[in-house]
Amino acid sequence: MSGYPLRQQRLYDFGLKLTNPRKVIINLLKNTDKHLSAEEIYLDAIKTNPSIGLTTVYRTLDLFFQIGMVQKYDFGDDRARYELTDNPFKNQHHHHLVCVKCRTIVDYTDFVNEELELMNKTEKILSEKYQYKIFHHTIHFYGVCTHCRPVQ
Amino acid sequence: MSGYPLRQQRLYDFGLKLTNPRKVIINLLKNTDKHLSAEEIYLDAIKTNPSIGLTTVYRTLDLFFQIGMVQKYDFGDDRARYELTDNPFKNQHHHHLVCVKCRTIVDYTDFVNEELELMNKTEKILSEKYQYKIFHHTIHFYGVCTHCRPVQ
DNA sequence: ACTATATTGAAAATGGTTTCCATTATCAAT
DNA sequence: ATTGATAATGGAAACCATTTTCAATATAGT
Repeated sequence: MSGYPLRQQRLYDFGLKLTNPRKVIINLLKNTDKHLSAEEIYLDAIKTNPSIGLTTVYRTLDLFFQIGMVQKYDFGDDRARYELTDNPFKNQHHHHLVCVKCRTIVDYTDFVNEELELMNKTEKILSEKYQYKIFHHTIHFYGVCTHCRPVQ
Repeated sequence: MSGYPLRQQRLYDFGLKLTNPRKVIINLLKNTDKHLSAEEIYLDAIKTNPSIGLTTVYRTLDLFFQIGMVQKYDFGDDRARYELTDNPFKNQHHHHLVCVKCRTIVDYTDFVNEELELMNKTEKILSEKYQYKIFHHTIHFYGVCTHCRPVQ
């Protein structure tokens, strides 16, 4: 029993200090179901603490990514997007469906168990065959949503 | 019967002109099994025609991507990488296994039929459920290769 | 509170990609 | 083959997400 919330404990476990910018960014990620970019996170963060700099946001996100606390994605719009690894707002395991026009991202969970099973099997074989230590995979579907395709 | 090679025909079909930089870039992509970046393509292209500019390489690759002739990927190393959609050097359908240290990319085809079947099924359901017109998907595995992990 | 040390913020640098624009090449019509 | 309308090109400069630099500040164990 440390008395610390889970995510703050995680910082301690890695010998990291619990600073205000880190708290602010954790809280903000905890309360969104979106895939925010560094700039979006920065603009949200300064509402809570106007002195937070964009540099710190980048550094903090990278740090969280390094310790596995956030996932970092590229959905093809020239900026990284982040989501908390264990987000109470989301289903634990999901993959992504991206509208290449409006950049809306749907977290889908359909067939996710089946997918996961196949991914695990594939991961095992690939690890052995190519001698890779695999730690992560992504599945992205790209398309155009109804809203961006009004006719038909 | 047009008399043109397939890929050149494709340019005509889209009302595009067959210029030297485009020919050079097509040929070079046809003869590699790698996932080249724009700069790598540029450095290769100027061996054939030194007057080709980097700008044109970017424009040409984007054009080819728009008409579906090349695939454009982000493997997390801060630059886009390209491969010909139908490359005689490669298995038609494959997915990617990326070493996050040395950035080697393995095209794997293991379980690709099983994967494809599941992807098609998933794609169908997602299309209907979320009303997306899906045209593309990616599966990336990320890990570290033996070479980058010498001990054990 | 004090101190060693990690962290921060602002400004400048970086680097892949895009834009601008004057020049040049392509190709359909002659 | 030549012409002319138009698309494509190349170089320089701009763009913009991200990183680096460095002096100032905050954190956490004592």
